[in-house]
Amino acid sequence: MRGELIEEITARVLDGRFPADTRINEVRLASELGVSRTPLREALIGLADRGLLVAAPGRGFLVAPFDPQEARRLYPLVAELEALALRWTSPLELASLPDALDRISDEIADSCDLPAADDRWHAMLTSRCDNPHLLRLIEQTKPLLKRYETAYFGGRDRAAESVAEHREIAAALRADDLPGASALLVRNWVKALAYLKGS
Amino acid sequence: MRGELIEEITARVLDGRFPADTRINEVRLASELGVSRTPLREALIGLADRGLLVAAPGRGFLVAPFDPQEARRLYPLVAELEALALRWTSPLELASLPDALDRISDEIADSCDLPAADDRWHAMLTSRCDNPHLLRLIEQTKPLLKRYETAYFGGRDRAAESVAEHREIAAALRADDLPGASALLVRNWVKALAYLKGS
DNA sequence: TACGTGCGATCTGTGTGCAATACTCATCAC
DNA sequence: GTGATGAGTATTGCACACAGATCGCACGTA
Repeated sequence: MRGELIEEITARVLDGRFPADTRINEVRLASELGVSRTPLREALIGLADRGLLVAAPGRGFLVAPFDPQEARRLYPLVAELEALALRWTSPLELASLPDALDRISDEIADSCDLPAADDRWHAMLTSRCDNPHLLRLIEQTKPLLKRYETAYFGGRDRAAESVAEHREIAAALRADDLPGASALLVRNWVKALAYLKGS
Repeated sequence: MRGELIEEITARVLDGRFPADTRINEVRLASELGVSRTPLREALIGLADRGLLVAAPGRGFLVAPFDPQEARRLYPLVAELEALALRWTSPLELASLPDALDRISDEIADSCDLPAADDRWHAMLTSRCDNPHLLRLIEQTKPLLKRYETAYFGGRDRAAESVAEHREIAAALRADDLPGASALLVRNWVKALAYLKGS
């Protein structure tokens, strides 16, 4: 049940139903979700560990503050972690990756939900890495970043640009140019950040 | 109180009082620590999030299995994370770092508790990085690694070797050779891993 | 003898209650 | 009018209680 609660609360934080700095009222939220305070608190603690909430001793849990400068820390971090995951993917797995990636890029063109499709592409990119701890760190960090993405992802159409960058990365991988792919990957994230900052 | 419980349980896992694959009996441990099950469970959940325990639905918490291959994943991971922290330390802060590092190296010579002194050196190395999320990931990952360190850190005297490597890293930083320092840092961790594997 | 089955004990997962602390708001002094 | 103070309320943090699930063991059967 913890897992479902974490998912639900994460969703509310990400889509803005729980704005930054909101104090979480445990009894109200518990009754709203139809559970008791005990499992709810356990979920809140998990979210605080991941940084999406902050625990204020004696005052409960707040939604983590919203700080544009934090995004400038998170985007490069996720970029480097993904690049690392790529470096730690075995050559055999790496060989099959570009095709799988481009297949997702093709789907993105048709998709309506761009951010979700983008997520799928990046998930595929790291999926072959055999370092589970690194993958855990990535999974823990991405939700923090996603909050800024959904907050700022407004008018501009970055989708086409992003797909093109993704294809470049896949091409670099196909050419066995891992450093090049890593560099392009970091650029992909940093350019996404640039769109945020402009907003 | 969660924090103290997490510390206490972490200590027990690290020094072997809770061996790998041990099932945690919540009622027994709670009475042993003089607390209720509620805060204890909260601490256990936190430890499971960090990977030191694993949560088995319906069966409670187990101490994470002990797998030498896991060490081969963790050491390079921490190495790369620390190198990243170094890259993301401002030049100004970086300038003052070598002296502070060598001061700790001097202390290590006198110290009896080598592993703790080694920890202090690495903590100093990353302390100036201004990316709190990266630092959080490092802090979360190191305890996992430390379990293997304490388990295998036996006869061989790696201390002198490690201090020498630390001084090399400080020297590289003094020469403004950040890539070199990063490479040495990764080697420092990998050599530590080599000692483990031999045991 | 080996294997499947059923029962009892144990433990986890969740719900509820209570004390301590933090917050709100009205009152009072300056 | 503004800031401090105190009582009342709300909320958290912890302890306890109960239901469901799991595990171990004995028994029965092939």
